[in-house]
Amino acid sequence: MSSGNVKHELFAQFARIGKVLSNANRLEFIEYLAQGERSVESLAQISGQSIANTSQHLQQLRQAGLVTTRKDGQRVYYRLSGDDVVLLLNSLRAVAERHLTEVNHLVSLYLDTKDNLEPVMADDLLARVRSGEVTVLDVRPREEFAAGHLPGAINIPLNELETHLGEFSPDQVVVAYCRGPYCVLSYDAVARLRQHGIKANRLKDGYPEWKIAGLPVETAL
Amino acid sequence: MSSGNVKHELFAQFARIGKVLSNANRLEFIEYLAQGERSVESLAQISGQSIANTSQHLQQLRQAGLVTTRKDGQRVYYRLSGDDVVLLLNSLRAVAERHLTEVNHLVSLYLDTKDNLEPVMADDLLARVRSGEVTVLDVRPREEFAAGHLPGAINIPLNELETHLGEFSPDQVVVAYCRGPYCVLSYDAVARLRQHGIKANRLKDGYPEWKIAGLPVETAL
DNA sequence: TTTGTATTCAATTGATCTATTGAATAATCT
DNA sequence: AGATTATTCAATAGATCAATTGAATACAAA
Repeated sequence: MSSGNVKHELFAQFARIGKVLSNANRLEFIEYLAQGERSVESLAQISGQSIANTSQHLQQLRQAGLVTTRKDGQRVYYRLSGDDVVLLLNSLRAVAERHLTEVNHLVSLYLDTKDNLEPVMADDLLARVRSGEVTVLDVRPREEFAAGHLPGAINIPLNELETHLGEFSPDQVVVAYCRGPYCVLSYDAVARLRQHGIKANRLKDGYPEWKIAGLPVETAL
Repeated sequence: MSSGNVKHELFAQFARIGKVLSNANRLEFIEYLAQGERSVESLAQISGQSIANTSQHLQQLRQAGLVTTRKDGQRVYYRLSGDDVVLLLNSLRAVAERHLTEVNHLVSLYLDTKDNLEPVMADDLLARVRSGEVTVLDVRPREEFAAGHLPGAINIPLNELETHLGEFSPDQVVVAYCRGPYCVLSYDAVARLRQHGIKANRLKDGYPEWKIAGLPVETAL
């Protein structure tokens, strides 16, 4: 094999990974899978895609080596093949954030409101959690919370937050988190909590980043 | 704007970056640009692509924010817009590598030969360079060497290596490097040097990684 | 075995991407 | 000014991709 061919073949292989990252739906699947493993049906439901479509995207992810499968009974469960996939997605985000003004525009338009711009850092939070200063709020769906969450966190899925607002007191300091640095759930949660006079902030990153950093996590039995 | 729309729009922006990484030629351009800025013509020449094609790919890279341009006279020079682009490419490589070794043995066989080449780590090399133990060999084209190289390195482009073999003594220890962790130039160089009885090893990463790590570099006047 | 469920496969349509070609623009040189 | 060079634009054909639909497979429960 000539050197030129090897080089081209290598870049072609790298490009295959890039191709798999070139579709918004697939990136969304990756973010869901970063929370924990999921069945095809479950992914189809949460993403709003058809089953067949979901299956095809997942197979592309598998062929590129980003996910692996496990069969249990009649279900097929997909999961990320390694932490490096989360790191890759975050690297993609970092470049997008820095260079695509549209991203910053979107974020600032809908999400940031400047006050929110003081996200809590992970190691900072850990100390405050241990001293009981703050309430950690996980606004992801129950399924994802069960698969793993921050120690001591309480789980109120975003769409149920309104009915639980009475349970917070104005003295409490709440730190909300969800799936990742750009996950919209925690932005919404912080906004609603503040509307009701509750001191709330966002954790800068989400559960996958916390876990990859080697910080302690809890899982439901 | 609804929360779902924002989310989808954000992923669509991230996917734009992915799309730009989905073509082998563009990845190759990124690797060339990681060595230093280059004109369109120069990139077309080294990549073997047509000028028009090169220009179009570069514009896609620019629209995605991965590169910026500088006009000097009648030439347009392209350069990477930041170190995070190199980190992104390396993150892509890392994921691909894990999968490649499982799937594509042809490529991994040619490159790996891990037992033979056992690459030298960057910080390891720095100490040995300073004590004069090793000769550092840069096998990239002169153009890229001039744009920046490891301190004290000598430049012999790979295709000229044969004619300079006599200048190495069997006592010398040579560490060769080129454009990055998967750059084939240094693999070939080490193989040829060893064929002639010269002790040679590969630097694990290439010049861009060295530079990003904050290690010292030299540039030609 | 029959029935039902979860997932995958196959075929289709419309859209997008790549590479090529030749012309258009812009800056430099004579 | 006219000619030359470097780069970009525009139009094209062939290839690939996304989403839809309906059928096929594999497993489990009745």
